[in-house]
Amino acid sequence: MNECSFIMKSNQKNHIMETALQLFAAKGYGNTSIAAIARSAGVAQGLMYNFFDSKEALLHDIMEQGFSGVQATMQFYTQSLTAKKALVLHVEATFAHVSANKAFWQLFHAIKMQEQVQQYLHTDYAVARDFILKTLATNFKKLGYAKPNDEAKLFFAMIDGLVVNFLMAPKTFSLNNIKKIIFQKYKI
Amino acid sequence: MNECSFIMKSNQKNHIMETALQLFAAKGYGNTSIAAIARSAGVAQGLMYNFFDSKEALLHDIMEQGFSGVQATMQFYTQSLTAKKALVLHVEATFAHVSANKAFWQLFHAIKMQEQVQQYLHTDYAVARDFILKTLATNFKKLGYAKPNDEAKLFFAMIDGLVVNFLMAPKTFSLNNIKKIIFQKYKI
Amino acid sequence: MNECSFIMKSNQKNHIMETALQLFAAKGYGNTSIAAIARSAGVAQGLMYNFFDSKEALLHDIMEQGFSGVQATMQFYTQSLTAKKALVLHVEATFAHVSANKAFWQLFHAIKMQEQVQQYLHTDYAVARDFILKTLATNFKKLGYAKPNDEAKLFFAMIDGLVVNFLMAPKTFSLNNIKKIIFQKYKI
Amino acid sequence: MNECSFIMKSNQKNHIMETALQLFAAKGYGNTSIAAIARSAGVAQGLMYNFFDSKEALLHDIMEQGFSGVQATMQFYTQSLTAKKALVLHVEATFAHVSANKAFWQLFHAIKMQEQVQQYLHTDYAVARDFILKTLATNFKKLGYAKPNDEAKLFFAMIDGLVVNFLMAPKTFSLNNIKKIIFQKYKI
DNA sequence: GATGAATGAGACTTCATTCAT
DNA sequence: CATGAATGAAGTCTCATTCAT
Repeated sequence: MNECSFIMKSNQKNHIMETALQLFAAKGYGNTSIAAIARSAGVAQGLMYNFFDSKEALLHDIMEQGFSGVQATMQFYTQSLTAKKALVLHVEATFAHVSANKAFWQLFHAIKMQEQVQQYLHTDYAVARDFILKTLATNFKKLGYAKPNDEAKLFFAMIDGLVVNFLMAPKTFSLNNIKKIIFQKYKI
Repeated sequence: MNECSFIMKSNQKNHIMETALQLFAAKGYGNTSIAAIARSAGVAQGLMYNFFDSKEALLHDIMEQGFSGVQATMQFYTQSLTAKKALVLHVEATFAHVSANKAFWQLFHAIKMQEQVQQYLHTDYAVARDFILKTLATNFKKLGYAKPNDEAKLFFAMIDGLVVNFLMAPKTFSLNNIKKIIFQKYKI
Repeated sequence: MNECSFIMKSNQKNHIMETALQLFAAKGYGNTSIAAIARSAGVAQGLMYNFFDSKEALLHDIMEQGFSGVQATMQFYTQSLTAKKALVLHVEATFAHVSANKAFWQLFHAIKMQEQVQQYLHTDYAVARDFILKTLATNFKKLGYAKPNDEAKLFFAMIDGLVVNFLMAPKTFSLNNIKKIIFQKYKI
Repeated sequence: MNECSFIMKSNQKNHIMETALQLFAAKGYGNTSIAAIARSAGVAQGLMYNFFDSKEALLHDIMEQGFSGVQATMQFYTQSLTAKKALVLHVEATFAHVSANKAFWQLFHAIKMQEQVQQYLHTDYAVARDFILKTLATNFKKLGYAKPNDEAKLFFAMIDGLVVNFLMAPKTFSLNNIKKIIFQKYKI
């Protein structure tokens, strides 16, 4: 902790958040104690409260950072593309992001249905979700689908379901194989 | 406890399970205390342990009962039907069951990703899941799909995703509208 | 419970006491619940309180009955004997009683040092103990020992210690072998 | 906690153990709650678990520390002594240790017959007991006794019984008086 | 007498959070 | 900034005891 104190200091918050994310994803938010996070991150328990007001705030920050990553990713495939390319890129980007951030998405899908946590969702997730749904609907409209809004919801839910099934058994659930079927089905 | 003591007596275990299910679904398993369940059910805390060995056993019983209901439902649409009819009925039955048992499915989808609880899933859910996947694959094969197994996985994940999206916002997410789109898309 | 209800009724209290004694001795008083005793005795939990005011009263009754047995035994060898014969008989009778009532003595020696339980001792045990000490002292006086009271205490403690060591490992601790050494040592 | 914070800090674990020992000895292990120990020691209940994993672990630590004291004492009188001196020193050292550590021995003799706790005994006590028995037997053999092993068992049990009788009534039971009788009896 | 469902106090333990150092 | 000892509320579970039947 001496040699790299400079790096540590500037990244300590991120280090703690990353550690916490791994533990939350692996053992669940409720089953992960502040003590365990501090131990795993190699810092004192009390230090946690210099960065985060509470355990809940830590979760909030993790989710916020995660969703900001999602939004950054989304900006690549939402600008000036054909509808088909946009849909393809949405699937590709989503699957790539999930594969690269399993812990984050595992945590998200584990807590997303808990009433108490819906505050985080309303702030960040809901925005992203609505944006995706609107974009999908626009593209389905361009492609001449009769009910673009419902098509968007279906498409979104399908991707959601695939992601969850993948996260529950990453070894046996091949997103790539299924991706092809989607593209065939939607002729994209 | 006087007026309805007769009904209470014979159904008290079910009454507690139902109460617990509602609370688990609304607030989450980890955020619902035995005290809260007992209070909400109108019984003493200690009595809970006359019916269930532990809080975890209570959850287990709830899940088991729920899955037995699912299995009972499944038997209607798996016997001697055309492939198309079977797929239609699978969707209809699933959506109907979810709509009629929102709390159960909310609880299930809230805990299904929690490592610690996967024992229940491996016992009951995995069996049901495998059965559904196999049935779906059989039907897709009959319909001439190139990769029936992947089609089954996609179909299953899609229904899963729809259910979850519905459960998160039952007021604004119409399963019926989307059901029609699915039927058109699969020509069933 | 029909055919032998008459016998049961008159002996039910004894049956419960015997069952409780076995459990108390085997698992400890504190680790034995009323529920366990009732189950093991084949009666309802509530019935226990028709015979005993409380768990503590049950223990009290068990100890009282046990000590009354001790007193009955003592009367055989305290009347009109030579000092030597009396000492021999005391040892023989004690060892015989312990061997025949292991559970009782195990329970007694397990709880005898607990402040809270000394009430039972003061009532029944203390009487028996004082009586034995006095008798032993009388006999040692007859035999010409210099300090008969201290000799009595030593003798009593020695027997006590032998009994406890025997109860802790009845298989490997032979009271008979050691009995002979005592007789030689005291020339009785 | 202000005036003696320095002393407290370094010895708090010992302070808690000492407090617990006193309460365990006086009221019994089962009748002493963690809350009572914490209150009596002047610390918060939760702090107990910073030092001891459980109530049982606390008992274990107390017993272990006690036995380490016993072993330290034993080493004084087991090295290169005549048989007579060794026996005398064994008695003297035992009585001295018991007189100086009444609470520890009271606790030990209170729990030694409880099946559930025999794990501690098998680890530490059984070793000490076997060592003492072997040493005693060796000494009795040197002194020409016919059955040194049984003599050792008898001697050990006698000392045991005396200790227990002393602990049950330290005011009226004089170990010193009886010690002399033992020495005369064994001509040591 | 007999039952066993029901009670509620109290036990052990965990853990988010604070604070003196 | 950093530490980690200390706190205390809250959770799960046990069990002696009561009472309606």
